[in-house]
Amino acid sequence: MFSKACEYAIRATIYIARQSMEGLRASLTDISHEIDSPVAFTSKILQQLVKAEIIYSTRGQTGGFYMEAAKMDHLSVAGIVTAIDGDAVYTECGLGLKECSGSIPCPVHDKFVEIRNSLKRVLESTNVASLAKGLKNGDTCLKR
Amino acid sequence: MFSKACEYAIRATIYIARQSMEGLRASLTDISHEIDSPVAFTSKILQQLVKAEIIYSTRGQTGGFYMEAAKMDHLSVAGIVTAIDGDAVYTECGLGLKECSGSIPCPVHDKFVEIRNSLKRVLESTNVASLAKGLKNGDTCLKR
DNA sequence: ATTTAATCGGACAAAAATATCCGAATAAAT
DNA sequence: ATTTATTCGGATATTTTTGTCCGATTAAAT
Ligand code: SF4
Ligand code: SF4
Repeated sequence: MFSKACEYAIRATIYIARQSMEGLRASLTDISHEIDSPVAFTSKILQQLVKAEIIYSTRGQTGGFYMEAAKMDHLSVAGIVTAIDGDAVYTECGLGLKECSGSIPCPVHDKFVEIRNSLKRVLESTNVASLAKGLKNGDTCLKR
Repeated sequence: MFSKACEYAIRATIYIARQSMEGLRASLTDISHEIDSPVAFTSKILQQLVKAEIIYSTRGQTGGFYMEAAKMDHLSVAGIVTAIDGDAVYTECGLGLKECSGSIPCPVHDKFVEIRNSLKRVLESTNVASLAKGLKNGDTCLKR
């Protein structure tokens, strides 16, 4: 469904959001440990998220990653996915054909339009703040 | 969503089904040309489909790939996907966590169960025969 | 029997995704 | 000023996926 990079990005963002809710910054090692991901690779992904302005960072001692409260409320999972994997999940097709304008679709077109739409709807209607809250309450978990 | 291998497998199977409907065998070069896929790679995938007994093959001159009429009616797209990509699409999770038994799920669990179920339902309810008929009528297309 | 046209199977190659290493830059604490 | 703890950025390595090559095998046609 998603690339590994994107999965890490989603999990990391949720964790950072939780920490930011309590006014804390999350360090790279912290995040990697908490979401059980390779440290150096996670670093690259966090940099992408910073560039996309989904999260923010400060360097130096006591530095780390954090998120604005407003972002948590407005950012959907779809936003993270788009930043890392692009919009292929929503536009890509069941049979991987290019340039199918719909006039002569591939045989599974109608079926997949249905699936893609429900996927998009779900991802867009789920914001990071609500996921972070579930995590904070211990209802949900980011590793194992 | 699916691997390239799986996409080729689905397209190839649909084309082979169409040919078999008219009592014709499809050769490797024929198939590759028709579904616009790399010949040698397609060969490997067809071998996998033969091993999985989704299609059948005969060697030698006038040989090629074909499909039993009964298979077309009973085989779903899901069957092809399972043969090539395994059941990861149905069991795999939004955040790529392993062994999440549901007692303490990841934050997106509920959302993804919904998506996976609709995906599975669609793939299982679509049989190869119906897709091949659309192709035969010119309503659908396997390349470009 | 020989030629011809097809699949099969193993080794190899290229590309993409995933992951690692390390020095530079930054900023707080000492 | 120096040390310490952090992110940043570039180069490199590993693994997986995708793709190629070619000889062996098979079976029909000549
Ligand atoms: S016809 Fe539809 S499902 Fe098929 S490749 Fe095109 S857009 Fe995708
Ligand atoms: S909790 Fe659910 S969605 Fe999350 S990793 Fe586990 S099975 Fe997948």
